[in-house]
Amino acid sequence: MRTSTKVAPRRGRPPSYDREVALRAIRDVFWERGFSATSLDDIAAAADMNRPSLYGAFGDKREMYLEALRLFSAESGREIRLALEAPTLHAALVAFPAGMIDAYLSGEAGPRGCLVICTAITEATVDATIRSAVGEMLAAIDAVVAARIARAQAEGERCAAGEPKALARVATSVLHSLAVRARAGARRSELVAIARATADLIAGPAPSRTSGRRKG
Amino acid sequence: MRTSTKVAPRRGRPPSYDREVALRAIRDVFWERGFSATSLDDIAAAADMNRPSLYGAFGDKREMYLEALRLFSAESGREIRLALEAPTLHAALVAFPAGMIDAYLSGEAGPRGCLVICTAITEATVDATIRSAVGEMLAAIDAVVAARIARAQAEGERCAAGEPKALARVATSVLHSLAVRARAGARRSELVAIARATADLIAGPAPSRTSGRRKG
DNA sequence: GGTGTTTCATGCGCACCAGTACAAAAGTAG
DNA sequence: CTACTTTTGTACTGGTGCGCATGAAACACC
Repeated sequence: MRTSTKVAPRRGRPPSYDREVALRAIRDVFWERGFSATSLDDIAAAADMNRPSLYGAFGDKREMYLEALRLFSAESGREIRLALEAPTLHAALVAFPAGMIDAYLSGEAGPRGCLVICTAITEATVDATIRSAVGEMLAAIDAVVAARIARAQAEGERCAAGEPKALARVATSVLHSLAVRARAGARRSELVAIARATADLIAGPAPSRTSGRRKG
Repeated sequence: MRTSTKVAPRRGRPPSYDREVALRAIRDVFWERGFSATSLDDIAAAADMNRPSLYGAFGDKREMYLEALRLFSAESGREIRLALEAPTLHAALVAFPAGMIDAYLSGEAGPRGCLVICTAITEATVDATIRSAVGEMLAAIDAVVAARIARAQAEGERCAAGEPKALARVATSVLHSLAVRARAGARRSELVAIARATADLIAGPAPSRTSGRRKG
């Protein structure tokens, strides 16, 4: 509090791991295999830590998973909010899935989809904490998209009629499906096309395209 | 072939289980807990069979799961095709999610979502057979919905502009999300509202509603 | 250099898990 | 009633899981 908490010369042996780096590695293993199919040996190997260090740093397997979920959610949320700042509603509705599609298709051993939708949802029936965490994460995205749509409507941008909340949930629903489809092996072009079709439905057809037929 | 295969008086001790009933029970356990978190003891208890009988009837755990997937997919497909026969496109687009929402919210210990989307997708990164099975099941639904939309467009029903395939994928994408949201704890009213908003976007606003404003 | 503190590495213990062997049970065929 | 066939129930085995105990190692403080 009073003195500088700057370098904080810890007392004992310094940890050989970087907690943040390790957490990312842990997130990646869970992302790849899901919660139940991931063993502590898998985690230890991925994080390059031994089990006692893992327990000291993160707690048990379930706590590791919850923290990985929070990391994923925080980073995804940042990216989505950024993409939604696109100038037009249509651009925003294309950009925010586009950013996530990159993540959904990433992975050394093939596309992984979304950590929340493709792995946490499986545990949601059994684990109430995970279930409510998933619910809150989905609701958070719903909210920011709804806000963007409400702004577009308020500013007179081209936008389908209807409550922003309902329209936003259609947009985020499609995002959820992109995660599922990516993990099931869909090609990028298909994912992009679906996102685009959704943007067309909500914000009107794309402004600067040769196929830009105004609907009659 | 030649003689009646009717009663087929089997030779040894008759099985004490009904294979179809057991398969449904097995499907339900997998549906509840997912593949990896379900043990053979869980399955044996649910099916009221002992392990040797399970292996004799279904093979190993993975084959049981694949057969449960096929059962789920076949029954869901039947229900979806039936719902799509509704007279108007809008009614069809509301009815086909409505039928699935009932299934997604079913379950003794809370809503379970969709067996394919909420449990099989988790294994898709590791198991190529499951991954391709999921892909085919999603594609099958995409196809029937696309056919329904194409028919509507051909018959001059009110429908958004765009390729039927693309519009259908938006509709099925929302269905996927309904499964996810249900398992995450969303209320029925929310799911229904999302399905309705999607139908409004694709097939125009509901025919008999006061809020029927066309977009400008 | 000695002392205290924190982390590391190995390995243990108990439980669970998937799949199977084996003998008893419950039928049919003669 | 006897021989044969198929299923059932129990128990076993090899393997794996998670979480932790224990001693060695690496640092700060004096």
